[in-house]
Amino acid sequence: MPATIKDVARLADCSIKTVSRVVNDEPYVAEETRKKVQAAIDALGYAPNFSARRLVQRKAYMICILLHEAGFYQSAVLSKVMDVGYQHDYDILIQSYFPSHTRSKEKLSALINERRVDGLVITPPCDVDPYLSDLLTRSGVPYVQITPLNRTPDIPYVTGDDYQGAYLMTERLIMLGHWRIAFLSGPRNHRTSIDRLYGYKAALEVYHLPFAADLVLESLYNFDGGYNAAKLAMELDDPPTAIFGGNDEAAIGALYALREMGYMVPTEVSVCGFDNLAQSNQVWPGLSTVDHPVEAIVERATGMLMAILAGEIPENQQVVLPCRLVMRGSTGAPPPGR
Amino acid sequence: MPATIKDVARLADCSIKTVSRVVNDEPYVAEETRKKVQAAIDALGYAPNFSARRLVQRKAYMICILLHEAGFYQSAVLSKVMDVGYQHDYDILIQSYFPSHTRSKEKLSALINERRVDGLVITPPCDVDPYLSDLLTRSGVPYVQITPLNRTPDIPYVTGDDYQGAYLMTERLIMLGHWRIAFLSGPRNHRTSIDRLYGYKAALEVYHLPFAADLVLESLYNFDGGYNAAKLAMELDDPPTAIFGGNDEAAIGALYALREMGYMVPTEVSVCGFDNLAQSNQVWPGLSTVDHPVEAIVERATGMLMAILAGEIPENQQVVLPCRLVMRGSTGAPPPGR
DNA sequence: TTGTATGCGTTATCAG
DNA sequence: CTGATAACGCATACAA
Repeated sequence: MPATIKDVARLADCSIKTVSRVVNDEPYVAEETRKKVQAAIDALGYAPNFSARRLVQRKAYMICILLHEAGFYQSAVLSKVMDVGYQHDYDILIQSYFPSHTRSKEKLSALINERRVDGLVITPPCDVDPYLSDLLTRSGVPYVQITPLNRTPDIPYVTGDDYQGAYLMTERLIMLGHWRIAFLSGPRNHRTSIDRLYGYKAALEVYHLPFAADLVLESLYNFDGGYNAAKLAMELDDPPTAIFGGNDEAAIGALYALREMGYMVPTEVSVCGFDNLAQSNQVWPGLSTVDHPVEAIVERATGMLMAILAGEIPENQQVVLPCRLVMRGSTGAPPPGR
Repeated sequence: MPATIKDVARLADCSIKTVSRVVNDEPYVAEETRKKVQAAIDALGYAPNFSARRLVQRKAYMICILLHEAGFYQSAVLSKVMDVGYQHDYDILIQSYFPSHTRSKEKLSALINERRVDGLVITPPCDVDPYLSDLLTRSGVPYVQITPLNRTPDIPYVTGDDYQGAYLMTERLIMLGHWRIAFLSGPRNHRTSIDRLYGYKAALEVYHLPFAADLVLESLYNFDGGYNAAKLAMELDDPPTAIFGGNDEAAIGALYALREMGYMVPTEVSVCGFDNLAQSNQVWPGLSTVDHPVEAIVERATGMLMAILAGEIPENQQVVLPCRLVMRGSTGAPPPGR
């Protein structure tokens, strides 16, 4: 049985309140008393019971990070979230959430209603679930979205500048000499996906290149989708000289498809992606991509959540961070004849 | 202010004990009373305060999963842990742990001493840190290791059969006609790494192939290590016709290096790995590998922890699960001349 | 079948 | 500076 505050008080011959003061570094305690108490604490190996503290302070000292499934992106998010949890005195609870999964809903609403967490960080694609946002706003728990698929006024979020990133990359491809550039798109009802598509379109327009609808292919933003889309693209009458994957996973699928079809990258076809996942650098010949600053996003988002939990009201609750190009071996000039 | 058990009792016109009975599905409560209480609960939107319950029951209802860093492997682990956590009524806390990092140690010992978690799941390479194991055993918190780098008697763990997996793969390579097989090894002081090396050696021996020390190269079990090791291997006077990466990351690095050097895989050189990470299937031409059953391991381990927490004593606390081959495009017969 | 009283280990109040 | 005492919200013997 671990020692309690009473045991310490008895040993140090003082009241429990005094012990409490020492433990919490409160002022108004004589240096001598403090030493005496500290000695008792050490002797007994005392550590405060967190549940008791939580109860009386009506705080869980815990934030929840909501994940849909474990993937490459999620793992990047997690590594940073853990870092941030260190710095503040919050523990981090992970919870999976699958929309339209009854048990999942129950679990989450229990989590919130039973006040087991003080706030949440929402990762995509959880933000698009209406049940969830309803639950969240109704309960009044503070939360911040990371890279939301859709943005909502009044809801704090931190994300990357999808439009700008896609514009930059498209522009770069154009500079390299490409004018038939395929774009592997994601879900049409997601802001993130739409923004990237618009960035692509905008660059074409600025450089007076025609927009061809058949060069925009649905990829679902995953490996298989990118694989299939790339195959379709190359079977067009006038195939593209460059394939811009709306995200890295799709681009890596495209790379695989091209390899399978016997195309050389980048000499025959250029490929690039978006996100800068760790694996994009481990796939031959190195995927050129747009760096989506996950780490910075997570850091900013959790920081914002902490601030809100501390009662502050951040002046800017809707943050969009710039993206930057990361050019590697998968892009180059189009073949001479084109 | 959320409703408490008292509010419900008042509204339902009964004692708090009766409410408690209804909430916890205890017997001995008249059907009529139950309905009345349930109605009050719904009306008030009552949910029990978890901190209070934790305090009085002296249980945290929480398990901690300890990670060193977030990667592909970790994210697979997490996803399964979340699944299992669902089924039992435990919340899952993630905590990063970096050996020899003071703050990290403090954080973790506070977590344990303040009884914020009932048990832990330890992932590699955390298990090799002496401070950690000391802390753990001294505090008496139950824990289970996943794929420990080193095994310790009396400490519950679940892992894959590294020796058997490596044996199987080496045997397969031999069957394909290879006899100069390089092995990319990992840290020499880790059981997992040693077992894989031994499995490789054993297969060579059984099939009467000479063991060549220069074909065992240190890879650190990561991409860069595999990359460098593969380059060294191919610069040998008598280069290998197959490279067996001790894990997938190293194998993927090797694949990249070979590609860079202009070797064709698998026609000139075969490559295979160990782990069956998700990305091993996304890299051209598909990495042949040994499936390390992460999901099953995690499921078994978490289940074991739950059982221990429930007071049971699993008869078998040291579980080794079999591995199986997953052959893909990166392996084939050696070139005719060899 | 139901209710009462007590305690879990803290922090917070307010008087010394 | 210090300490007695009251919450916090729930579970749990023990009665009724």
